[in-house]
Amino acid sequence: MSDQAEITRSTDDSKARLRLWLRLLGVTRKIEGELRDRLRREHSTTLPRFDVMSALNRHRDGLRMSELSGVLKVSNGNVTGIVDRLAEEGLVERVPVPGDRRAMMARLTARGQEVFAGQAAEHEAWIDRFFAGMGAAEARNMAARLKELAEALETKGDKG
Amino acid sequence: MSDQAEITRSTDDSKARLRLWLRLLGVTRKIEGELRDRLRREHSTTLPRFDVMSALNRHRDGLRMSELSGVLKVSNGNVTGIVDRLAEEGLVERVPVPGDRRAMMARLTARGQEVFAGQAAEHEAWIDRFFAGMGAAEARNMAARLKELAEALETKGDKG
DNA sequence: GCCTTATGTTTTAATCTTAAAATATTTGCC
DNA sequence: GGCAAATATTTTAAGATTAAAACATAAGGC
Repeated sequence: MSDQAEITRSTDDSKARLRLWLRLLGVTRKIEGELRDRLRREHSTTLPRFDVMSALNRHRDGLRMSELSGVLKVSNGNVTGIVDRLAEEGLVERVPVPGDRRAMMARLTARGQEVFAGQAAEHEAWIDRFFAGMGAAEARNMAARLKELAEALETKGDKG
Repeated sequence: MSDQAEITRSTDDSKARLRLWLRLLGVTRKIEGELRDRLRREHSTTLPRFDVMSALNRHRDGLRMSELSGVLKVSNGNVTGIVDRLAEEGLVERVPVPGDRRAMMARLTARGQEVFAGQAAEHEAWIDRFFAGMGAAEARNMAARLKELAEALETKGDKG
């Protein structure tokens, strides 16, 4: 392959990757928009609130505030506000961490678990429907490739 | 296949699709976070501002405010504020649309084009690096599947 | 020409989001 | 024990985001 051909190929690959990223972003925004609309209309809640409750539902013993922000990939200060509002409504409670008075665990209340269960069932059905055109094998395959990508991104985080 | 087996398979498929969605969301957030950090540190700008300028860069004649919000999949009011700030800095200008005094076109100024060119070159290099572990054929394949998904979501938008 | 309805944008109020500063506590060193 | 550095959270200020209301103009019926 000539030097020129190498450069050409490389540029084309770069364009292909950029297009993939734009497509990833577009699909994600579209689905997030749909979910937001439906959560608002049918459950009077928001996507960030649902995300927080979902994370806490997967961790029944609760999560520290910093773990919560890590899982959701949002800032620390961000979850403070969302948990504040969920706590005001009695869906989430803050529990002190024994042995570390700086830290707080957030966890779902009994009522929070009930409310979330109703939202989650519908959420799963919506997602199933959005991805209905994609076979299960295809979905598993794409998820596996994205997982590889996520892992590569993690290890690259050091320097970039 | 027994009814029970069908139900089991169907539930597993549903879980696979949900996992794909969570993976899609996770990867997208991770990359967005990286881009935000780099745009802030190296170009003193934000991801929403970059997105607006990028859309305007692809449409040199400008875009109506509503077209801009449609392309970016954000609300109308949202782009008003971002364009306001970009216009204050002389990177974007609002141009009246002949024949429709309600509408406004937003477009990059000459300086906006220069500033964006510098940001875009780096942005493309970052993306290329994030996706480096993925071959070009694989990237094209995934982009094609996501495009199908996006089209299915569009046509479903009617009722959902 | 009017009047209703539709369309394009901005404004408003509330929530979300971030980065950075502030606060509180813990840990390690001496 | 005391003090510096590290860690966990909240607060703050600015920007981003949405849905809904307000505003301005356009289009179509009569």
